[in-house]
Amino acid sequence: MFGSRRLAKRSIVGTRVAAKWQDGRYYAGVIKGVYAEETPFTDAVYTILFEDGYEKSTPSKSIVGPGFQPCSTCVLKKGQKAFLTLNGREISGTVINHATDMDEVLLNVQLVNGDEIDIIKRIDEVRLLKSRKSARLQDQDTDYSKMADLQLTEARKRTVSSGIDMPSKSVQHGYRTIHLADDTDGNTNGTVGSDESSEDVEMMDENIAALVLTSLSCSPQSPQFTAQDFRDFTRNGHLSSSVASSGFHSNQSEHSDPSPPTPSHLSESAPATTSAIQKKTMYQCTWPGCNKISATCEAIEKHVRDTHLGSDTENEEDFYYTEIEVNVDNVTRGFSDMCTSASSPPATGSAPATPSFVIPDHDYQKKEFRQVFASSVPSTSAFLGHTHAMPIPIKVSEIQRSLSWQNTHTYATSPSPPIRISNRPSPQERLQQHQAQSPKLHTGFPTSKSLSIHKKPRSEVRKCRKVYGMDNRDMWCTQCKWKKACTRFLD
DNA sequence: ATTGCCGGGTT
DNA sequence: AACCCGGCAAT
Repeated sequence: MFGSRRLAKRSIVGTRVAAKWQDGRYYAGVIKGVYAEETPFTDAVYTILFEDGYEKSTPSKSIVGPGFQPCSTCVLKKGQKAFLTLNGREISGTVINHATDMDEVLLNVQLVNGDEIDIIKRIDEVRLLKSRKSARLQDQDTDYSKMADLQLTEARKRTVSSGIDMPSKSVQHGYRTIHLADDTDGNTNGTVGSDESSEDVEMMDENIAALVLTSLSCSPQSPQFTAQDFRDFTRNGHLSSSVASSGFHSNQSEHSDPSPPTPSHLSESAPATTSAIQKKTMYQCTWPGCNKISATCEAIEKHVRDTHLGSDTENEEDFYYTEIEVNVDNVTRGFSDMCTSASSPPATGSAPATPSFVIPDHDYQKKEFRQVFASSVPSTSAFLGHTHAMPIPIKVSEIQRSLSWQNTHTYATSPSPPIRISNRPSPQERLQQHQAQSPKLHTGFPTSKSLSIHKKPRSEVRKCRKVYGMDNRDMWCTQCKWKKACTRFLD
């Protein structure tokens, strides 16, 4: 059942799963221990510690999660709590009906704005466990308020109006059924109920429609919705105030009978407001010769990763894009162009309007860039010229320190954001060489490292040791140095 | 044999 | 924590 390599050594204990309770519904919990080993005749039985503290021994076939049953094989009972991705953000819902013959799960979900709607989903679009973020996003969602504050402190022409509802969803007030065929998240791989692996995707990059959708209805809770996005939208004005969302859980009533375990759910309530601002922050690729602009940092990261770096460079794409601010007008007009110009610079003309402020990133996930950058720091902004972009690194926490020797860029001290000329390290080249053979696995969004189940074949894996070689051990990420799981080339 | 990295040390 | 490393599993 645990077909993955190395699982032998990995304890299954602690695995997040959803386990069937006696009411026939699945509830989130973790494997606490092996209650009975698997035999040729019987399934293994595990002790599940449910999130509310209940424990129960459960046969593996009643467990959904990584290494266990896929959610797609489940028959969901009415009242089952489930999670799904809607317009790029995860929301929780309650199963109203599961028509297995038609592969339709009818769920009642609550939108950010509080509206309840019914949605039909395929079973493989539904998860029984709340997704987790990828590690790099993990520490970001904690602090929206802070970031919002920061926005305010930044105090720009952003008049946050008080009460314009989100246009799209406000149309949907009430209680109705919609069939959301596309989810834009491509969440289709079978490991439902596991974690972020299927979630961790950009989805808005390539088309404006998605952008609009998102700006209308997203809130920074989904795994895809990063802090950047939040800023993005705050600034943009589509989404401004309290996005009080429980990254974890504050459980609450469902409209079904509550059963023994009271698992956690999302509770979401975030009246979104709109303001009449025409500024919009976009993200522009700073790779030499490329000026692609995307609406979200996810998107631009994906672009950088896919186009310039390689499919699985986890961190380094951060340094190849920059935040720019544009007029919304311009955005909508010229956006389609920008989105598709992956490599042809838009040149001077269609450039968005004056970029202005920039927000420093708060402690981002730790990265290992000292050596990478030490090896080359050209620092020019020549290729940025056309867009009037004020190039800044989006994520600089670590680098700021390690690159302080580099005087070609200047850091403003707080509260001003660090502004710096982008530099263009060259290890990419080597990276590119090294990964030339690694096909992109963009099929199922294999972003997560948490699921050891679908790892790349070893031949495709890039690790510091492989990339930099034994003699450049000092260029390895710390984890590699310590013989721990590589953090630079997550797979 | 080499590589990735878990698990469990020590500082 | 940060760091180190024996040893297992995959290749």
